[in-house]
Amino acid sequence: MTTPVVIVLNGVIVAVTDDRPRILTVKHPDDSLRVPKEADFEEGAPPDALPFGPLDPAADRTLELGLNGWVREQTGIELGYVEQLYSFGDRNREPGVRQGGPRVISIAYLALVREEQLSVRGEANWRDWYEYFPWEDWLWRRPSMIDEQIAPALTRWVQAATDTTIRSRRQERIEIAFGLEGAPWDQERVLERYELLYEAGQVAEQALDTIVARRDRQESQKSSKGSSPQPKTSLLGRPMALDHRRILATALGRLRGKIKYRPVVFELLSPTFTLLQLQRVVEALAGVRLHKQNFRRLVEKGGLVEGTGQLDSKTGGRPAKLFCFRREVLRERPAPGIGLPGALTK
Amino acid sequence: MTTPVVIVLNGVIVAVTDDRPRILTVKHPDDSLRVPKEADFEEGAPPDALPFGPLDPAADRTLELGLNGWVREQTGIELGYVEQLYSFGDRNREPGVRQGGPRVISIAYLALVREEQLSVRGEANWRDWYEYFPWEDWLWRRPSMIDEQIAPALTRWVQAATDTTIRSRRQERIEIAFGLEGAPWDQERVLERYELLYEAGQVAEQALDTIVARRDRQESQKSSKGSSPQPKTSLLGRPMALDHRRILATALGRLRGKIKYRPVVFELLSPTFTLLQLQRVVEALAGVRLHKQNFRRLVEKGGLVEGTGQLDSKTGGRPAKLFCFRREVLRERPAPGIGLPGALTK
DNA sequence: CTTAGTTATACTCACTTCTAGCATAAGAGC
DNA sequence: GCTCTTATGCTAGAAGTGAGTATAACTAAG
Repeated sequence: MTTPVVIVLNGVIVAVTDDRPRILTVKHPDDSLRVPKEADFEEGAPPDALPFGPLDPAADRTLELGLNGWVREQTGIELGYVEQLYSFGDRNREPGVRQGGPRVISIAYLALVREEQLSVRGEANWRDWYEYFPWEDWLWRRPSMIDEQIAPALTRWVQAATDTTIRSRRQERIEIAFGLEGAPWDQERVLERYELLYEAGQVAEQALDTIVARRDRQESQKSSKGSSPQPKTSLLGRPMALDHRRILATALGRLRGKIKYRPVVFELLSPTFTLLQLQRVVEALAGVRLHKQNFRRLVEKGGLVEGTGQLDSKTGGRPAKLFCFRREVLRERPAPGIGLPGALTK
Repeated sequence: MTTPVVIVLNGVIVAVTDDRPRILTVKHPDDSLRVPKEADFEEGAPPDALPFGPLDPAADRTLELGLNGWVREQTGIELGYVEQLYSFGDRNREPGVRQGGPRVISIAYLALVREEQLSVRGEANWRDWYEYFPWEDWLWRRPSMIDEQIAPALTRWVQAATDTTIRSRRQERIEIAFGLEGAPWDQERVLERYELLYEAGQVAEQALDTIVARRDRQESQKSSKGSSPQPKTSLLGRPMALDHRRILATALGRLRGKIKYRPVVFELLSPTFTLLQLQRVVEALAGVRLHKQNFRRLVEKGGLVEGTGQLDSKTGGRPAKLFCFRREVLRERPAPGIGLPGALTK
């Protein structure tokens, strides 16, 4: 008996509208993967999922062509910027799948589209990225949830470890990831934060996995990993199907890192824009407010943009100059990105 | 007829010895993939390959465990730091494979090991990374090969395009990737450079692919991609099997980027080291010489290392203080890496 | 035991780049 | 004209970088 392998392509399709980052989601269509009622997890409704499609190993010449193909079919969107994110292949990453079924390897891609393309066909929805990761949204202020719910829960999790080595290891991890005890907040550590919450039993997916694992009872359930599932009310952020929220966290972290050294933001903007529009998009992705004057100096002096000579008078105050991406910067600077000037230091 | 999928795990296993970066290679064992004689490519000898092993979809619980497993079996090496690199899945990435065979998806990993572990079992060899990419080695000086062979060949390739849009696109690409016409050299663009050389027919693998493609004659061969294969003498760098040199280029680029914002170098060093040893390892990876005084200032003031109080008197001159990695820096700084202070500016 | 060679380490100075502001400009609505 | 809003210009001080000079501590040759 040989276990067959199936390749699934997942797309994290990102846009920014109304100064919020959005991702394209679908309702998970496969009934066999529907969340069991007992998970206390959206009461049996099909959860949000990232759009995905199978790789046709015979027809799709490259992985990316395969991705473009079914995205076009399912949503009508023509992907512009696409980059491979990560491949996820743990067994049991799809807890609903019966043992003995095929091994599913999912290769995730990050795609950026412009606001104009926002209309979609079918069952797809644009959702605010931060619904899934409310603790990542520092635009307004440092989310109170961090001190009120996350830190206490993680501290309990640290103390639940009896072995002192494990305990101090956990303590270090939560301090670095969530900027506790005076450590700085690193916007890029999105995945680390999600995984800590998962291990500490603070997200719905973990509760679900635990239930399924218990049902399957494949290995003695004494791993020190998870505490017992929490009641629904305390679980953090909007859940997704399978490991899709993990994929999403990977994407957010990658994107937050990438804007600093490659001019990818412009893939999310129309060809001409005001500096404030540009700033808002960067802020939406980074989840942090920036110092306006420094931002504009950085972008202009860095040669990333050039004025078009036109003005935009729909800004409410003084009309703003319109700019466009300055392609020559690619020749001039090794890593042209947009740092985060004046990001909240605390 | 359904096409089965096979997952292969590739490992780019890196160490630094004698101030040179080394990677672990094997001779490609599969005869069906042996390079055809007509390719004028090492005369039918089995080419170097990255160590690899299949994923057992039934047994290997995670991809990384699968990797660790066969690396241990084949080479006796216990991997420490491991990170996923990229998944390669183009059809025909294995030109020797007959049509109708399984679709091979290869998931590549980057692993760093310390010098102590250098002894290996079996057919494996440690090879200098720059044998495969001689144009990436700027340690001694800017390689003359860039001006003498690469630039002329790429210029011919640019001019071979009749369409002016394609031509200027190609021109921009070669300037950015190879720092021609006054553009700066970006150490991280290793993959871009390899792919340009590939497209321009300057590496043996491309010549081979062209031959195989012609033999298979699956699509009308009018793609503007490759010029005709060059005679062996002009081909650049030591070739590898299949697309392994592409994987290697991905790894080098990733590693060069990563040392700047994560303290991964220390995975390549013994627990205590002198600052010059540290500098030599960074230089070996980055392929650039650094300014010694500034380097030490950066690393010390950056809190990346701390003195152990011991001295190393085997340095030849004045004995050097021994340092070790300072773990607390992870808590203190968001992205603790080692910039490239004083990197050759031209 | 003096001298030359080698490596380590301290310190400096000019210069660029951020940070965090203040100040002014140019529109809209009343 | 006044007020509100957004855009844009400018700057003092802090921090970080680049490229050195100077000095210290050892080894090996004579």
